Amino acid sequence: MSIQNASFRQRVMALVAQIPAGQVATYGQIAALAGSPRAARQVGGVLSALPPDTAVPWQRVINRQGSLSTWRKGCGELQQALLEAEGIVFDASGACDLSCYGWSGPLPASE
DNA sequence: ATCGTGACCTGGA
DNA sequence: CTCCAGGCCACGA
Repeated sequence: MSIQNASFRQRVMALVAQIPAGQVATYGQIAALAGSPRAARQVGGVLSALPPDTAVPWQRVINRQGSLSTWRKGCGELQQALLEAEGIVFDASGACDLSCYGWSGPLPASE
């Protein structure tokens, strides 16, 4: 049984769970890794459906601008706090450098 | 099967 | 630089 058999939602959660600390991925990146580069929207929907006690590091998933899209009550502050705790630095605009913290993917050598 | 929705992305003015 | 509009995909009812 592999994640490829699971629903798009399961794949997204699995991919996000593979993001190492100190790195961040974009919705489009996760969507592409999940198999649908155009389903970035759905990725956000999946994270929005995650429970408050989820083991998925949804905080490492941000938008294309490198900034947080989490508008949810407290989640925005929480997300940035968690990312900064991992060593990620945010710009004055509240955005981080994707070219520096951008995730490369679930490592092809692990396949 | 259809309809509506969404933590998006891209392009144009 | 900012603002507006469209398109795309997956999921629930």
